[in-house]
Amino acid sequence: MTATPSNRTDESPKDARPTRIQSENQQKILAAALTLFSRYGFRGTTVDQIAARADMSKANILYYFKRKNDIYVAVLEKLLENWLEPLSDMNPDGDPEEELWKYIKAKLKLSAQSPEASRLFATEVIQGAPLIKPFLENELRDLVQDRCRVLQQWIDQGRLVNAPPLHMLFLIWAATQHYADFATQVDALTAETTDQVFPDAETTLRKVLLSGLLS
Amino acid sequence: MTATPSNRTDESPKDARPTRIQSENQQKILAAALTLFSRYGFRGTTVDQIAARADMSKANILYYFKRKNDIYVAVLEKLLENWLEPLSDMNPDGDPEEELWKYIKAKLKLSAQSPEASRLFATEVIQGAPLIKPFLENELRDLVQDRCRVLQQWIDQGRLVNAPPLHMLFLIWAATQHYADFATQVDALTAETTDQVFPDAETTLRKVLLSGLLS
DNA sequence: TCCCAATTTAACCAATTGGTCAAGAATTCG
DNA sequence: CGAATTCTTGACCAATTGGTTAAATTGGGA
Repeated sequence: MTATPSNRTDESPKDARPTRIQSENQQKILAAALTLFSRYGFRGTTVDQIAARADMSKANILYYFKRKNDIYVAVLEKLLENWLEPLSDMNPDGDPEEELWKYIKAKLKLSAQSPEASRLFATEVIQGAPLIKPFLENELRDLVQDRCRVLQQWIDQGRLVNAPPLHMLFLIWAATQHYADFATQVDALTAETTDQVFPDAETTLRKVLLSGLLS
Repeated sequence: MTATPSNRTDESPKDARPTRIQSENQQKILAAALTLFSRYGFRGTTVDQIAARADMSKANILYYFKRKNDIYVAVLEKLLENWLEPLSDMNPDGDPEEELWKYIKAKLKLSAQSPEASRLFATEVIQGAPLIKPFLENELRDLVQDRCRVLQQWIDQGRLVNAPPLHMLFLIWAATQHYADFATQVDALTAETTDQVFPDAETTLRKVLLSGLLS
């Protein structure tokens, strides 16, 4: 029994600080894996594909991550960090209209800029969140409850329509993530003016969603 | 070269009218497959799993559907029929508020009653719609364009907020399907009162989404 | 009841794929 | 420079899995 924890399925290189090559390669691997996992799912992605896309040998991939599953977990963990961020930014003392609009725009921007991350998250949740359920039930739950109190306060002040705050968040998430998750469908139905999608989306979210929220 | 089309990858039993056993078993297979595909994706589902769930041998499954892919296609085709239905029901001559509300409620009901179908559709689209892209670009596209004209007319009459009709549809789809697709997340964040979810959802959609649409 | 077609399955096969290993190549650092 | 460490990979293995086949069983109509 060694001092280094070797029983868990952790990353391969010893637990010391990562070398230059290590961080570079892990970067490459995670980037390739995000693209592939989001496109083909966990089972639909092979280690060979990741290797090809990261321009390494399969064996080398497995040198940095002992198991395919570890890669998936690492990708997902990295992704979750960004997920919470915009939500925390909402300022309870600010103007509801302004704060909500800032939040909606931030989420929409995330959809536009990190569609792959959004899609991977969606796939994971759709399939029952086998890996991130603890995250949903703890970190996310706590943060959401906190934010719901802010919304409830605005409701009590009559500055927001009187509806369940949690479901207001659902509505905002659904509306914004739709443009990343269902991009294929959006594209199929928009055809001519693809670069007009996000401006139009923003307009709609402001005129319909935001104004709906403000009662 | 026989008279029966045997070059395509079609269902196994001859193309004549299905026998009792045939339709019963195909039914069982498709039901089992829908559950499994929606939960584990195409690659994540094995023919053996489908066989176990349908209570047949693997070889027997492959007797009814020559290839695993054929099962997937069959499940998806069956699913698409229901998809269009509520959209077609919107009556151009009716009251916008009533028509839209009927549509929203129909979609929400679909989410509540066929979450697996919704999730399978979502997964397929998220992964680039490799199989149903033609459907999206043709049947759906035509129908949607038609419906958008109805919405546009209502806008022109000042009975609806002035925003891109297509994106109004996106918003409605996103909001309603969210409850099926992200059920795991919804549950994780609702905890105590699971049976209150859809009533609350309906309230929110009426107060926020519907009223937002009506300007 | 008898016969032919439909149904069912055990046994197999070949391809894919996650993961191992040992040996070679490159880095790092004293 | 030189040796210890890190990095890289070709070759290989075992398990999984989609699909085949041939033979047995069942079902239904004449």
